[in-house]
Amino acid sequence: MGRSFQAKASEAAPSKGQLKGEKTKAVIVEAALGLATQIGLEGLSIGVLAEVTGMSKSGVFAHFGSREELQISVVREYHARFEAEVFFPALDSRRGLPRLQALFANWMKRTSVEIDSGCIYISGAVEFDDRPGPVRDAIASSVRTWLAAMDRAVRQAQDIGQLDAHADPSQILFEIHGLILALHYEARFLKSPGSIERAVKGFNSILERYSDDTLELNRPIAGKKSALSAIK
Amino acid sequence: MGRSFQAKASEAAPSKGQLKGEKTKAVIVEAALGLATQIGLEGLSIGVLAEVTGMSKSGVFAHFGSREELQISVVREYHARFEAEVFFPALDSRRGLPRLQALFANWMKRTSVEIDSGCIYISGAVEFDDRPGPVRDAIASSVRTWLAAMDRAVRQAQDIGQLDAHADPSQILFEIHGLILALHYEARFLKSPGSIERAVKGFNSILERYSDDTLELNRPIAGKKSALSAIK
DNA sequence: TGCAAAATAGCACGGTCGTTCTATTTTAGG
DNA sequence: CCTAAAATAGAACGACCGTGCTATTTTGCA
Repeated sequence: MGRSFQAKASEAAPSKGQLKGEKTKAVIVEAALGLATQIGLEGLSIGVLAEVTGMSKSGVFAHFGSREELQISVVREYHARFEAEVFFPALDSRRGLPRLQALFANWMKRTSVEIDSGCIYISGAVEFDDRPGPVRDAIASSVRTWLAAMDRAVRQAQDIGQLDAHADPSQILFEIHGLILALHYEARFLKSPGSIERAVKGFNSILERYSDDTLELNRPIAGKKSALSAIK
Repeated sequence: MGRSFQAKASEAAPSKGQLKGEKTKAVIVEAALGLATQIGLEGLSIGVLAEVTGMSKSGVFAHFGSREELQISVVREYHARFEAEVFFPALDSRRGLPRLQALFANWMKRTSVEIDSGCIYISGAVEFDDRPGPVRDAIASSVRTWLAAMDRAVRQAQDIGQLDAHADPSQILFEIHGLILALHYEARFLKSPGSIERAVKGFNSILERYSDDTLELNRPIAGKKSALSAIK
């Protein structure tokens, strides 16, 4: 199913078998994604979507067959964009710590810098907490794929000796995930200034705490902070 | 307005001027709270609420005058319970670190241990991200009150010398908040086991990292972890 | 016990929702 | 160009929503 987040070339044929319907469907999904990031997947309505796209309700509906299928399409589209904006660019950075830092920085940017664009992985998790079904499955699958990518980066950093090999990657991931969620909460809901800086600082603290002390470069020197390079 | 989270006696007169209407209103709000923690404040519907309480729609409606007022009542009730279950019990612990630890432990328990009872402060933040109005204000006010209580505990720990006085309390709070949010996300949505342990571990790491190194008790000894007491 | 006031019920309204069915228009390929 | 297929529109449905209005029932107090 919808895995990816593995470095391989694009899948969709770019220009050929693109029937008219496919194109308008893409337009609808694009509009739906914009709506969903603001008011949530549950807030999506076919009527509003028809209004926005200038189509009829049934015209919109016909492309999906059900509201649920529309929501799933939106999740898939979000997955693709997340991949394109967060994951792929980070592959330009070297394996290990630099890539982990790039992943986090891109993730952070995606989560908060675009003010009006919330994160479906966060709002969706809340909306579908207690609601089983294919939409929930789609979100969970995407999120797990992404977390697995982060996990890979952590383990590579451990293999190279940039992070303590005895540390539990799940623990590191949990704490990093928490920073992103706090950023989303405090910046987007509470509108507290300085959230981004706090997230960055927290991330650097984590790297420092889990730095491999057996490497001389990383060994702290008499009260000084370790020599790990910080973001920015 | 709805501040509190200050240690003072209860406010509501316990038994006297309780007209019949007040009692049934309490019943309705109780049911609404149960619904809201599961499907969110936006998912609340007067019709369902009437069905659950065995009343008529208009009977339920009359107690609030609007759906919005109902939602606000639910937020207020949640605030009161949060206070009673998380804040007040922690006042039995000594000021400073012990109280901070108690606050976190209670918070954690409230957030995840009761499986079917989600956190309105979290789901509400997502639902009212981009939706101004009195409901959003009520949630934000409650959350800020709670975070202020946590902030007080951190500062007290700093004053006593249990936490580094040079550390930024907002930073400490941000990281702690992140742990709770990650716990909620991973336990409640992803259903990953071990989330509670990870949250506890992360919390202890934070305390350790911000422990006051000028105190001999807290100074780390040659590779050993610091002597800070851990939760549990 | 009687009576005003409070609490609740019943009903209807306008609105939006997802969905279905049937027509009409538009597209793409031989 | 013609035509089958694909895409879109239009109207209607049953259901649920919040809310207002008007009875009716229940409560609490003199």
